[in-house]
This record gives sequence, C-alpha cells and structure tokens, in this order.
Amino acid sequence: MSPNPSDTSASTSGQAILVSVGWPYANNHLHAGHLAGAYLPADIFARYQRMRGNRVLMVSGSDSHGTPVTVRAEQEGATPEAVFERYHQSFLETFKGFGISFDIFTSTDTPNHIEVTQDLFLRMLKQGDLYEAEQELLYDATAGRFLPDRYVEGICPRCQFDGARGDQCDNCGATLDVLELINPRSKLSDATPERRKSRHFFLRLTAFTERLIEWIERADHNNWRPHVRNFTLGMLREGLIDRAITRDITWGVPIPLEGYESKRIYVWFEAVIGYLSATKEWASANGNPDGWHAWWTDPAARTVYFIGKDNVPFHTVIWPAMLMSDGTLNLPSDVPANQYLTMSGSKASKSRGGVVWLPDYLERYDPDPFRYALAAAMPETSDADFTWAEYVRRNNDELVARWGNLVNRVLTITRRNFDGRVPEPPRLLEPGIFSGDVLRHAPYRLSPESRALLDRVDAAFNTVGGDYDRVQMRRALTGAMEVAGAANQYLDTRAPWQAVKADRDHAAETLYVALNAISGLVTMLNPVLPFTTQRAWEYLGHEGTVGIAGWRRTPVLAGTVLPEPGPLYRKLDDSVVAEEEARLGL
RNA sequence: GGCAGGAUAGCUCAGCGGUAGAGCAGCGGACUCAUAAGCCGUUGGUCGCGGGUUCAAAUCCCGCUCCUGCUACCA
Repeated sequence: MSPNPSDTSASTSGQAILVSVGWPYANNHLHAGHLAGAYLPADIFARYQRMRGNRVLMVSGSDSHGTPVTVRAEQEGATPEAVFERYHQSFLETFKGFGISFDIFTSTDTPNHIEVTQDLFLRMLKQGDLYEAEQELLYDATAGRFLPDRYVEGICPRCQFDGARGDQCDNCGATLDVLELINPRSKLSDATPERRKSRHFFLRLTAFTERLIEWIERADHNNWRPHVRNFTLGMLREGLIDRAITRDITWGVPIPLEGYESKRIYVWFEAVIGYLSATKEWASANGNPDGWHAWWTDPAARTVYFIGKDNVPFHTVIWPAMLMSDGTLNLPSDVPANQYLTMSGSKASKSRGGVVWLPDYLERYDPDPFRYALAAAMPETSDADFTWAEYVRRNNDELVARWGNLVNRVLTITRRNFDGRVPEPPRLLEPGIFSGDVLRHAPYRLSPESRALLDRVDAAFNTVGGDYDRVQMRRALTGAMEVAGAANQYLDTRAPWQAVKADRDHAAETLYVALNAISGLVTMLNPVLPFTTQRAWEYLGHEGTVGIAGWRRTPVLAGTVLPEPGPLYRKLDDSVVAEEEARLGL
C-alpha cells in the first residue's frame, strides 16, 4: 500500500501552497544529506498541508545541465544526456522508495523548460535587466573549454599560497578574481589556461538591491530562519555584482537569439526557472494549462522553497530579482533552508565519501525509520550530526518501544478480550431507565484521565500542526512522541490487562480511549512516517488512506472489527552500527 | 578576512530574564498486555572563559578561546 502523493492536490478548496524543492544535480545518486536538507522537510510539510485541505503542489526536477554533468560524462566517455538520464531514473526510484510525494518531478531537459526559460530570458532582455558585455575568461585549450573559476588553481596573489582556487583562497580566505591567480592551471587537464575574450549576457542584479532589501526587511519575513535572513541581508548590504548568465558551452538551454549558437544559458540562471516551468508542465499534463496561475500569480498563494544552505543566494537574491523583473510572479514566502547534516562528524559530500547513499540504504532497511531519525535530528538551526548508533537507538527505543509497542499492545489486548472488535465504554445513562435510541445515542461516561488523554491528543493537533506549518520538524516530532508517552502512562495507570478480569467496563473504556488516542497519533505522525502509519491506520479498522481523513483525530467507533496487526517496526541489532560505519569508510 | 551557527548532565540535545530540563546510558522499584517493550523513582551539571547590565542571566551587552558552516562563475 503506497502512501499516495496527491490525494488532495486536485481539490479546489484551501490555500494554494507551492512546495518548491531544490533541483538535484544529475551527476550522482542522492545521499542522506539531500534527504535531510531538502526532500524530507519538503515532503513532511507537503503531507501536512494536504491533510489541512490546502491545494499543495510539490515540484522539482533533475538539473540536467552544468559543468559537473559534462565533466562526469567525459570521464565516462558517455554523453551528458546519458549521465543525466541514469541519475534522473535513480532520483525517481529514491523518491518512490522514501515516499517523497512530488506532484511532479521533471527535469531541465524538457522542451517546456527550454521554452519557459527562453521566454523569461527575452522578456528580461527587453526590460533591460539583462545586458550584453565582453568578458575575459580563462580557456583550457587542452580540454577545449572555458573554465569556471573553481576549476582553476594557482598561487594566491595575497598570501602566496599555492593551491588557491579561482574564486577564493582557502588559505587566507580572500575572495579572488580568477585572472589574478599566479601560475594558473586547469583542474581539468593541468594545462596552463590562456586568456580569451567572450561576449556574454549579464543579469543586472545591481538594479534590484534596494527592492530586495525592502522585500527582505518586511515584517512578515521576521520569522524567516535567522541564518537565511541575515545571510541575505549581509549580501545585499555588501553590494551585489552583475553576473554573467551565459557560458561558452554546448550542453544547456540555447540562447534564443541569432549568433549565439556556441553559448548556452548557465544553470544558476536557468535551474531556478524550473519551479515555474515544472508548475506549467504539471498544469498542462492535468488538462488545465492555465492552472499554474493559482500558485504563481494569485497573491493569496504561499510559495515555500526547501533547499540546503549552500543554495540560499540563488533563492533569496537571484530568483527574487528575476521574479521582480517579470513583475507578475509571486516572490518566495519563505526559504526555510536547512544547514548541513554531518555523518559521524564529517560533512556529507558527494566527493569526499562518508556518505549514506539513499539507493543503498533502501536495499537494506525500511524508509520510515530513516525518515524518523533524520526528522528528529534535522539540521534546522545548525548543522546536525547523523550516526548509525543514534539511528539504531531511535529505531529501537522510540519507534519500536514507545510508539510501535503502544499500537501493538493495545490492539493485542483488545482483540483477545473483546472478540476482535473495538469495545464500547459505558454510557452516561443507565439501561433500564431509558431505552432504544436515547440509550444508544447517550455520550460515553469517560473518567477524567480518559478525557484528559483524548484532550491532550486533540490539543496536540494544534501545537504539532503549528510546528509542521512553521517547518520546525524536530519540535513537531517531539511533541507527537510526547503524546505517545502519555498514552503509555495512561495504559499503565489503568492496567486494562488486569481490569478485563474484574471490571470489563473499565477495560472497555481504557481500550476504546487508547485506540482513539492512537488514531490521533497515526494522523499526527503520518507526515513523518507515511508508510507505517498507513498500516497502523488499517489495523485500527479505518478505510482508505490516513491523508484523506484530514488533520483531526478520526474516531475509532465501537464495534469496528480489528484486523490482525503485525509489528510496525523491526528491532535492529547493535551490530548494524559497526556494519554501517564500516561501510561509511570512516 | 567577512558573516552565521554552536560550546548546557557520561552521550545526543532542548531551554534563551525569574530557584538548571528531556531522551539515552547508570542505579533502585512495582508491574507483566506487548517486538524482555511499557511505567515509577533516582545518581549526575560552578550552563566554554573573563568582564558588564539587572532585584534577578544558561538566557541581554562587550571581549576572548575552540568547533562547524557559508562566502553568490562545482548552485
């Protein structure tokens, strides 16, 4: 049973919310850092908003262009298309495996994206926000390619450190101009690059500085994450620099003008447009080509961008400037960028190893425990560390022992003692005095502690929901799990396994209440644990999917037949820690 | 260099102006429905260092030390 993605995205009520997720470079598989940084928080947020009845559209796609894809292709002797296709397929499988519920996951290699990009390019050119100028660049004659700054190394003109990159010296921290480097050499071929002039289009970022500052400083951006807001403001106050948005390459979106056949629009300008083109593609595919307006031109829409922190400038400066240039499109409502996830203390990185590859993980373990462990340790305010020891601990102590066991013990006692059905608590009216309909519809007589537990569950929908809405996933998860703890306490206090022998009404009430509390928890935890909560939902005798029932405690009705449950999570042996750490190669 | 975040119990972290908190680990206990899970109690901290503001600071301000990250042409 798959925890289906878009139960309600086609619904016409609720607020339009665009969940935009960073576009992964199609030059390698995805790893845990990608999941914790962008895809998981976006998915949790999207699932929550769908349950609230909002019109969610979750979009992203593979970034098929860019130097790394080309470089990888050359290393393999393959075409960039082949490299991109391979990893695009990998991404799709990974998202399916982890239940990342995109409404559309497309790529930048589509006719639609090229058209949308070229259209915006031409309009910005007409507006004067793009202009043409000559630029002097380093050219690697051996590799036959102009070199991005970071692909050039040499001696730092400030500190004489040999190994400075074209953009920055790692030794003294100075920001460099690639042309200043002494004895430059290409990282691609080790050749000495030569200077060549080339005409390019530039984005007139400097023209947007004031408008961007005003926009960021507006009151409603005070709840942006401090690191996102401060970084952006700092950048704006330091002064923006017009950037070239075209390159002398052949893999990318063509420039829609004559005489530029050897150049392409560069990824950092083009990829962010993907949010818009993906929305348009989705709308067309759903038979309503104008449908994209609901998220992009209706000011009531909310647009949230889930990215890693390295991506902040593109989403809080460059993309907003492009949207301002257009003038009709909504600016980002929030950019809740995450910090980095470190793996046992070292940075997760495609290049440096020490990485948990997601396709690899899925071959050995279930998705929900990973979603849970990452959500519980999500790098929301600062870098967070992932260790396998902590993963096993959270799986065993929190998912198995506290939550899974709660579900299992309640279902088991109930089925054994009440004929496999949800028992009925005693009602307020005593039989004999009234009868028939009056008796059948009288409210249940619940003890104060029963009432208190259900109240606590219901109240948690507000607090936990608010946390999901503010993209504070750790807090949301803590709040929900505390309620699971309260349910365990309640059970111990009421000891229904004893009460069944002496006072069946007492036990009936306890189990009825516990089942209802679990029903609430299933909904509350569903955004984080979509697979296992769906199973728990079915164990409770509910029909359909968790998501469709909405953001509220769905009542478990007395008399409902309970199917035979199975364990939601499996306990992991401690040996997993050593095995996986060996695999990490740390 | 600039900027940001962090430094709190053995471990992972929360608290961010009002007598130090959680989970795990450790110790003790009562129970036994459950994937030997759950529940109750308990040991344990001069809240990185030095100043300052305040009736009151882990919490605000200044300085310092250490760690991590970002620094827009590898998105």
